[in-house]
Amino acid sequence: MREFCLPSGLDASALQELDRVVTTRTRFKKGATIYRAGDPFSALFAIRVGSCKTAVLAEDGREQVAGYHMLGDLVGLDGIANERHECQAVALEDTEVCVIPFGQLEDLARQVSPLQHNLHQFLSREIGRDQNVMLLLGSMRAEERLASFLLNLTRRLQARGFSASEFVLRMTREEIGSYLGLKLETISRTFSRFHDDGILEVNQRQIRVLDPEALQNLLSSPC
Amino acid sequence: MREFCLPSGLDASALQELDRVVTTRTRFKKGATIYRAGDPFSALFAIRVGSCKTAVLAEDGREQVAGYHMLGDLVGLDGIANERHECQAVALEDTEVCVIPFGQLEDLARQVSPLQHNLHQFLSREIGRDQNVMLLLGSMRAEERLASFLLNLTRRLQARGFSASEFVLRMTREEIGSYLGLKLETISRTFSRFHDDGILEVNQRQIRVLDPEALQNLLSSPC
DNA sequence: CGAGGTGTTGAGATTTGTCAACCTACGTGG
DNA sequence: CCACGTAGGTTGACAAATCTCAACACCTCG
Repeated sequence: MREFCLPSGLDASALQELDRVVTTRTRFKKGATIYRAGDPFSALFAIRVGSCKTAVLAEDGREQVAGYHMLGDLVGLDGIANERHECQAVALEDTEVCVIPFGQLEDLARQVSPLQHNLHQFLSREIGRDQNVMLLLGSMRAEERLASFLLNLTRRLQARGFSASEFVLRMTREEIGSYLGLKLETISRTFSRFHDDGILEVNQRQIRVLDPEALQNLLSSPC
Repeated sequence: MREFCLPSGLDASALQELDRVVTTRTRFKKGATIYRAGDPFSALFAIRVGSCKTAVLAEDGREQVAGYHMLGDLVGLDGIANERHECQAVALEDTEVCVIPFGQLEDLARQVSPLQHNLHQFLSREIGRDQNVMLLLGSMRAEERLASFLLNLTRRLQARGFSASEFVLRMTREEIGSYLGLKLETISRTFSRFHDDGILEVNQRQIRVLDPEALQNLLSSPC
């Protein structure tokens, strides 16, 4: 777990100092809110167990899922800018997070150069991820979006030592739809089509990827 | 200009040190590439004059405009994560940037706490901006997207001391369409509709906002 | 065991995309 | 300095994708 997280590449004494900063862990039940939009920002949260979604709210109240975060991910990064959270984070299952007080993290990052760089990489990686979601939302059709989502998921699960071919979705069709800019019916239909095409085995949220290459082909072909 | 940029809130000696790091300025002609996807990352670019777009490329070559940056904006932030640029940046008009070598910036940020915090805020603000684009792409219809884009533009121009009601678009209809996840014809039609509704005066890229409230209403009403 | 949340599927409506024709403005070169 | 070529912009008609509404099935949790 550590190699994914902020401590990666730190020496023993730096690790010890980081442990002094990260003293609290918090548990959230499935469905519990980790933070709300507008909450004062004071800390980042590193996911130790479980997963969560982040969502931005439109002026008219519509919710747009903006991220799906799992083990080792850092959430709350968008709160730094204005000292308050711009989106909300909700646990998708029973979840445990490390609370990382941001002021103290900045202090420590000034002393520990690798930690500083890790933090910058996390922030930058989040920007890159968001840009890929923009690409998805701005230029892909429904099948491509879902294929891209599933492939991204399998890669991240694999990187964490889980099976890439069999997993349980933690989001409802509606949440996946929101994330992908589609309606839940479209998600459901697209799952069914992938099933009919022999690409997936779909049983509710239990997914088995039978033909990952077919998913990949949906993305790389010009249409 | 300085108050928008990294130096905001720095004392005289820190400013001097920053000036020692930021020694090069580069000019780009309209249409010139500032960096390409895949280029090794070594520096951030702060826009001093002009504007640029950033764009991510899909596996099949499609281009998705992911950002529209102007005076005071920092571009290249997505390159930190993997030491190479994940997107490309192209000047939309004759543009001048400060080149900020990132390694040196990190060094200085460890010594100058306000600079460190400014950098974090820039990174975080970019994340927030991207999330708002996701909201736009994922849940708004064409009119709402263009209204949101125009309002965002007017706010940013105003913050920089330019007129909020009259400005020149630096992007083609096609680029705006890519940014908003729509085709150029849809952008053109939506401009025409806003024109017919008395919300805008549109002459090619010359825009005059006649009724900003109407634009705002397009966003805040539930449908 | 029942209820409510979640998921599937169908039919028809709506939005946006596609293709095509045409117009306009701008810059380049004569 | 003007003319022309070309990139960019507008508009129309039609096609395609996705959404909407509705009915129903399923599954999980108390």
